[in-house]
Amino acid sequence: MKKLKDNKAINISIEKIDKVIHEPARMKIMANLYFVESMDAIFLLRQTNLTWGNLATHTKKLEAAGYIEVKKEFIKRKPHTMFILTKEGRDAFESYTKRMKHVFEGF
Amino acid sequence: MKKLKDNKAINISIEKIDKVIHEPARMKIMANLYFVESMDAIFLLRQTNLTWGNLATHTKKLEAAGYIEVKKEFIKRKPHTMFILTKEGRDAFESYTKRMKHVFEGF
DNA sequence: AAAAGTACTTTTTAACGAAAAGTATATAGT
DNA sequence: ACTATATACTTTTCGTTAAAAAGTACTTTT
Repeated sequence: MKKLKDNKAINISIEKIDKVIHEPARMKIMANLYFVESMDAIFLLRQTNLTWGNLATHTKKLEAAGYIEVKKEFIKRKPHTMFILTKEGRDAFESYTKRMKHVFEGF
Repeated sequence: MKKLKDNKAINISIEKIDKVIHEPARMKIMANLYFVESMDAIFLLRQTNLTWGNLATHTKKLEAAGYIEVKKEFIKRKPHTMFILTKEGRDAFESYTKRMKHVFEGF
């Protein structure tokens, strides 16, 4: 067992953990968009294994937070939804992962 | 920006993330107990900056999951609560941190 | 003896996530 | 032509949860 003084993680303040990204489903969405920048709903659905209902609500939350932009259009007379990572989203995701990396360094 | 194929985190299955530990308040409790093995309520309260109400409910949840043991006794006529990390708790925390480290490696 | 403090637990409230149900349009079969 | 199935979603429902507030029991202080 490690000694208490070695531990950095204990003093991480939970207030600073972005709960919008912390939820695994949304983390997955954000991680995908972080790498690809924009994706349509079908691709994201396959990547995340979420249900349509969950994808809709989680992306709505990310949109409300200003982390993604949702663009709806018709392609060949069919609805088509595009998710685009915003600058704020990119920044938020980066500070989240940075923080998490730091938290788990101690273990 | 990194390329999609480099990304390992995207394919982490969210189902395997232990939600009991994932909640920041409980993660903090678990992290503390992981290093010190057992603590009383007052010490844990100070370490975590939680309210008494939150500490009580979160520890109850950890107890229900079998991750900690809660021992109540009287010391000098006053109630005294001790939290002890169980073997399951230690194992669960270790696999959680291992998983998280792996997830955030890609970023 | 009353007030204030300690160490909590329980209740309430509001938000959340997951699943189910619903919607609108398109295409395919009969 | 028309019914059925499929696609691409959104909205609603429901159970769970976290956070805050309120409550409890006892003790110490004034």
